[in-house]
Amino acid sequence: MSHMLYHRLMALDRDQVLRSAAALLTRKSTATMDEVAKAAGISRATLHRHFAGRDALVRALEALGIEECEAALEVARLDEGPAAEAVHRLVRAIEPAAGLLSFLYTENQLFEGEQQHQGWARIDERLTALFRRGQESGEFRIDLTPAWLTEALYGLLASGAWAVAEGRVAAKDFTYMIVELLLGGARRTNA
Amino acid sequence: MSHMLYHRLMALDRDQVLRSAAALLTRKSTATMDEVAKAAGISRATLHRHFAGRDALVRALEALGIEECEAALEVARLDEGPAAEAVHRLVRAIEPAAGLLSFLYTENQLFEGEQQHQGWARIDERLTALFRRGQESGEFRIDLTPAWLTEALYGLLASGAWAVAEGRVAAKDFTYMIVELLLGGARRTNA
DNA sequence: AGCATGTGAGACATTCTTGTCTCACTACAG
DNA sequence: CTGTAGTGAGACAAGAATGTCTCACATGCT
Repeated sequence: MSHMLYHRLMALDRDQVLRSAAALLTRKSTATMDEVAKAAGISRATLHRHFAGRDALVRALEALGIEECEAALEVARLDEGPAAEAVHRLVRAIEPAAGLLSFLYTENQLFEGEQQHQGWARIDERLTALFRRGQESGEFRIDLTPAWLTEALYGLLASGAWAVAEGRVAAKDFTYMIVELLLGGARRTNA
Repeated sequence: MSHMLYHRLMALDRDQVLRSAAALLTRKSTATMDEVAKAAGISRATLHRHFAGRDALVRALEALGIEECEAALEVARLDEGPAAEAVHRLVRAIEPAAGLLSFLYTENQLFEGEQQHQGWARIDERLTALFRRGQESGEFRIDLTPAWLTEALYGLLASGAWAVAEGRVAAKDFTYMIVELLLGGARRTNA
């Protein structure tokens, strides 16, 4: 196996392992390296060849989550059109990654002392900018701060993913439920 | 020390230990028994005399959370007046327990195989009943299911508690932010 | 004083997870 | 065929957390 080919295949393997690890840890956040390996269909030794340890695995998952978030931000074109529609596009684009996001959202609470990944700060900034844009254009109310709306979006994505996984809401309603609640709220508008 | 007095003091101690454990685990969900004991100002041995093990401690915290939730449900008088105001009273009453709720909300994901505490089912039922009542009275929209509204409330309580702990929103705005977002949403009403 | 109770400190074995290493096996390229 | 690379299985030690136990000390009652 040539040098080039080796690296290409390893990268593929690594990504697939990462995906299955994400899927498993989304359901059981305390899964051991052995369980992660078995879920990926490889041995613990091979898992360790891909990721130096559990820490490295979580870091890689974090990088994957940031990557998918930023990809979703690109797809959603947050700067174009009404902010409400941009939020809708965003949630739709981010839905596949919601489970992983949910895992990372709770996992981040463990990185207490250490600084959190710079990528999250950039994503936060782009989200708050979106909500701020909505406020300045008159679409969104100004008494709910952009920072809170961002945090609430994370929370709703997490509970949405959890509710879908538990079967309490249909997967096809995920985006609708979140966007409608975040933007419109539960109160019936008499319009 | 008499028999009666013994039990009374133990109960007091136990409750205080439980409170401090809740406060600690809310911030660091992976704290060890040793850390929990130190945070409570007692030794690990004494902690073990109160709670047979970490499992028993978490169970006791779960019972405490259920207890405080049901107390909040009573205080909020969910059956009286407009459903929207009942939601407001509920969030205000449940605010002190939001941190503990947040901890239990994520911890529950670990009780995968086992059945969850029956108390949560009762609380869920009362919350969905509240949202259903709001729908039937015409206050709430009918396209967001009561089950989802209940789940979303949990999620918003969790992110609210987290955002306050991180200093991203002011503690005094906790109830307002959650209630306004849950009921009114981010979109500005042109009324 | 004498006694009982609760506590803190620490030792100890146990269990679980992790990280490292070795060895045999398979697939594939030359 | 032969060597090389990757893998799986398993052994192994190290570390952390838990659960249990003992012992000395303090407190308060009789």
